[in-house]
Amino acid sequence: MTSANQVKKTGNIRAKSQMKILIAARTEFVLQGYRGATVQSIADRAELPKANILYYFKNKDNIYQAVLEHTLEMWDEGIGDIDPNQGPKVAIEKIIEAKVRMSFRHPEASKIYAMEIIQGAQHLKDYARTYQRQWVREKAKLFQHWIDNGEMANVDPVHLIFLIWSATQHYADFETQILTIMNRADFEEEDVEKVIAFLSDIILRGCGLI
Amino acid sequence: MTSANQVKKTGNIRAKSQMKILIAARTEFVLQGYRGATVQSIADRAELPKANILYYFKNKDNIYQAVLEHTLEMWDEGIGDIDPNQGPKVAIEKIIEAKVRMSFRHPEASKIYAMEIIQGAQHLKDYARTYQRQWVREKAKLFQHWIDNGEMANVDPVHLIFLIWSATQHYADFETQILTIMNRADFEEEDVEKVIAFLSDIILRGCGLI
DNA sequence: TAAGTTTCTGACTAACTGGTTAACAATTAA
DNA sequence: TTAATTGTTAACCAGTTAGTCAGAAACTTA
Repeated sequence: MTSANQVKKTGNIRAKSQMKILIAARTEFVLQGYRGATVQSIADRAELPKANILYYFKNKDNIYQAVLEHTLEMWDEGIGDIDPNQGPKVAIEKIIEAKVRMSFRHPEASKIYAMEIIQGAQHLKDYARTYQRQWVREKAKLFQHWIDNGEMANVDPVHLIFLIWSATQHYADFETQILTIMNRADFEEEDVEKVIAFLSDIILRGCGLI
Repeated sequence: MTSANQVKKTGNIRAKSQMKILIAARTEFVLQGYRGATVQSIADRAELPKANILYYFKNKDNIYQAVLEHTLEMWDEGIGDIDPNQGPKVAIEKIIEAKVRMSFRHPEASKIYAMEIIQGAQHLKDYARTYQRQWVREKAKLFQHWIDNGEMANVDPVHLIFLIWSATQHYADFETQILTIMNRADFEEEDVEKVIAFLSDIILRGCGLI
């Protein structure tokens, strides 16, 4: 009975192994899909025997569930929140910057999330229905307030959020395509800054904020 | 020896069965992924015995390949081309409209394409490297020309194309999420028009064209 | 040290999967 | 009609996969 708040040596080895497995599993799930990622392939990538994987997670579905949760936690932490007092320009800039940095730093997190949604979001219907819908409503309300105050152009706030999400996540999810088209092997730090500048520029101007 | 340009009754039954299989397969591949979609599940959806599926396509990989090709053909037809003489405003409007309509009409096509790219585009590396890179270069050149002529704001043309792609495809790939957030069961015709208007408006203004 | 607990692992199995085959049915062509 | 081609299908098989299990090893605690 290793409860969550007990921190013992045994707890550490458990947590460490689980994290190692989660990271290996995430990569496998992204590369091969849920069914294509076998427990054996996850084990190989984590450099552990297969039976060990199933000692820490009772089955494959459990691993996937844990990977998803781990991804969502990371996501929420990375985005932070908006200060209503800072006005629309800074708010949009901050969201764009945070999301672009996340996309370039953790493309796999974005990818596994994207695949889950594309396939119908069977494992996180609740997440979208409760937490995410709430988040969008709050932010949309804020934008609407700024619009009513004449602080930005009259654009649909919900679709504006979709636009920011799609444009920023694109660099993670479609990195293969983007790199190929740009004839590059990898992204560099200056690409990140360029994308932030580009998207901020065009979206802010699109919202009448420049 | 049923050659492609021969149109016989036997050719018709073949083409009909193959199309039925392709449509069933596309849905299965989207819902379950490549590995998760079994030949049996495709057969069930197509309402044909499994052996019949493997009579028309010699193996599973072949089916997937055919689904991808069918998708890309549809895509290319749907986008059409830009007339360089029409100026940046009409050009961007037309691309946005075409892509948004495609996304709402054929979300599965967009989804299967997205999944393929996310997973590393193993089956269409060549497509991106040749055809798509060419397309982007051509269009980027056109935009750059308009920028140099002072006909639109100085935004990076390649990233502009990425922005348009991501923003429009988002409505197909993430339809589940979007519907949930908007608390809707399905999209309606007026949603399509609203998205076209929204994206045109914000992106055109972002490009200094309004 | 001894007992108890956690970690580790090879070997096994039941279920499933892609693909084959062989026989049969329907259609077409001569 | 007859022969050939095309379409249809059940039954089968070899390989793979998730998950089990029993026992060994390592570590913790008293």
